[in-house]
Amino acid sequence: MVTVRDVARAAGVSAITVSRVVNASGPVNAITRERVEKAIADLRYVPNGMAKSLKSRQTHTLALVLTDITNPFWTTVARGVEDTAAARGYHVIVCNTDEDPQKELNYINILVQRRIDGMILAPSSNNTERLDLLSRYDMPCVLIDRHVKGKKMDIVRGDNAKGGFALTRHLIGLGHRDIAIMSGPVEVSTASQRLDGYRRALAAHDIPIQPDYIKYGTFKEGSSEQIVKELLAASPRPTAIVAMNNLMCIGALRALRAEGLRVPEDIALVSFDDIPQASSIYPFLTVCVQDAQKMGQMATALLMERIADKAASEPQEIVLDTTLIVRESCGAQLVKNAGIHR
Amino acid sequence: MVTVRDVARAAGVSAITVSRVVNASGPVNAITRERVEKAIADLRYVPNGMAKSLKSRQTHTLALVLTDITNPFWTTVARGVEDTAAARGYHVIVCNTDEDPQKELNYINILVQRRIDGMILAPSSNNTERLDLLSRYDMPCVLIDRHVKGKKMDIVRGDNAKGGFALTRHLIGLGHRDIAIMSGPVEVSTASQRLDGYRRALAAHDIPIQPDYIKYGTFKEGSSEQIVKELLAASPRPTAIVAMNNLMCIGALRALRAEGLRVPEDIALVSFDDIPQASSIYPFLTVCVQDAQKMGQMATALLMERIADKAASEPQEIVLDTTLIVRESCGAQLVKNAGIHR
DNA sequence: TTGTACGCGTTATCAT
DNA sequence: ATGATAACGCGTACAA
Repeated sequence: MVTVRDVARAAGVSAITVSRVVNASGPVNAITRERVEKAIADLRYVPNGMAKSLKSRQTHTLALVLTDITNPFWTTVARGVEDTAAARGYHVIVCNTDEDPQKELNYINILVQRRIDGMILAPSSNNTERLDLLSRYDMPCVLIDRHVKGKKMDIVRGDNAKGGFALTRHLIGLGHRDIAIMSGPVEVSTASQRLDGYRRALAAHDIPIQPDYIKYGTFKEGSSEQIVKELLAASPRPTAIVAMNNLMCIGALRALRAEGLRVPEDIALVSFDDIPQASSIYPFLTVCVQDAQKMGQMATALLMERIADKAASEPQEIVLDTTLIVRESCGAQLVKNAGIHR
Repeated sequence: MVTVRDVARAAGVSAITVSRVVNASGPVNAITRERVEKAIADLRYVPNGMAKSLKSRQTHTLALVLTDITNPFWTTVARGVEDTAAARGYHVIVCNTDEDPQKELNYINILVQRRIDGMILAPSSNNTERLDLLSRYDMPCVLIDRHVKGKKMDIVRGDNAKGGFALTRHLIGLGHRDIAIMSGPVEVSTASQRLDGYRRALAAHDIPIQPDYIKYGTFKEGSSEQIVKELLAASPRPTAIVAMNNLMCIGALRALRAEGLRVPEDIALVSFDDIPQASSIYPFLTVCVQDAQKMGQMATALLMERIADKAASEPQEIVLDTTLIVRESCGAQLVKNAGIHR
């Protein structure tokens, strides 16, 4: 491994002069510079980032800790983060927690050891211990998508309540009154906010809330099967289901089909978050979407601000709007049919 | 920032003793250990990974350099890589090149500076300069999905030729003879191997090869529109199209619809690589799939072998099988209909 | 079982 | 414009 000193020796200068040439961090005589540059080229010197980081206390590395790298929502977020970070010379370590607080904790511990410059975190639990660790180590952290209960922190998230409201109201507008909901884990803020929206929409239309219609899943495809079974057993049977996440929606669609029910002829189904490639070729389900890429970009931008200026100003909460996409082509009128079924 | 020395002072021992406690790297008296552990807890000491790396010359970091983080194929690969790496205590930096050799070069340069332990690379060009850089710096590298022309290197890839053959033969079996192909960039081995499979399938059935039927795109959705236009203008008009990648297939589907053609009633369409979520709810297109997650896992496992044992043994080529998924539900018989159209 | 001295590769400080 | 020295935080080699 060739070091600054090797280059310095070859060029007949001191190490610091080489450093100045490499980083343009000080005045260097043109002739000296040339000699140094030649030595660098000859020896194929590549500066050692670790040593630099040790000295500068900057790793130019961010971490994105997310809960499901399989979900198109998160991969789109990741793309937004990577783009923004790369544009500013930062690298992104992607960590997948699978909604497992233990995995998340492990990651955070190692990331702190690594002295990454900051992290974007989708928390998988409301436990605050690990976050205290972050602040103790002065590691900037921006939450994404989800709050941690009782912790005031920087966060970029979607307008979940509004989205839950919009989806539910859409169904109500189509004539549905027996509307069930597949929510996510109770302790996840995203799930509860969306659920709130659902509740408020029903209340706004004087539709009583049926506890039987409210189910909690895991935000994964697999959790839908059982829920669908339970919902279909409820009486009266719901005529519509609001899936609070894209994967659960896919799971529900499959489960409903397995039960012999057609969507939307026999039962209506709408979802929070889209399935990009799917709806591109099969524009079918009405969905409430968030701009995931923008969410990633904004979280990264905010994080970089915090990194640049650690002076503790007020934690910021950025709420991105959600958009209801009513699939006119086949969705809307078909869903209307479903309304007739009740 | 609290260091080993701070802990040492607090515990009344020397720095190295603390190090031994932390890393279990040497004998420590039980009582001493307890004192040290207490000091560590009191001071909330977290070892500095950078300093450790500088000394040990190991960063426990891998990079995954891929060409399109938007493509479900690559995100699935990423998941395989992340899982495998995490299980062995490694982190993964994900780098997205967008098929841009310049971006790729930038990444590689910075990754070398960072002294990552190894990388998994989907090369975006056949230029060998950057790869020479890697070997000069003794950085283990496993190619994934694609070769670099004229470079013998470790690689994990799918059986592209077989897949291209299978897709084409499938169409021939359905009665098609005027079969067009949307391939990827000429210089990308994946594209040319799949194209070879196509050619061989036609040859095996004595179907002459029509240069008009062979088009090159960018492996992205956007490139399909123009190609579809050109293909539809060919005479005789093809009755079937083989898309050599999932995104191009989606693009083609949309473009065909825009032209007023139904798939598969008016024209058949098959694809290399699946669109997981889409086909889960809309099992429609016949596709040739690779096990992307396994590809990521195997590439990572191979890379770790190389990292552990840098003794230069023969470069290894691992070829994963591909599977043709004929969508019976609606695909097969409908595609048969398409055959009648010719 | 514990400690001392030094080096990993870089750069900041201060001096010339 | 250039350089000597020290320090970043840790672990190895060697001693005790």
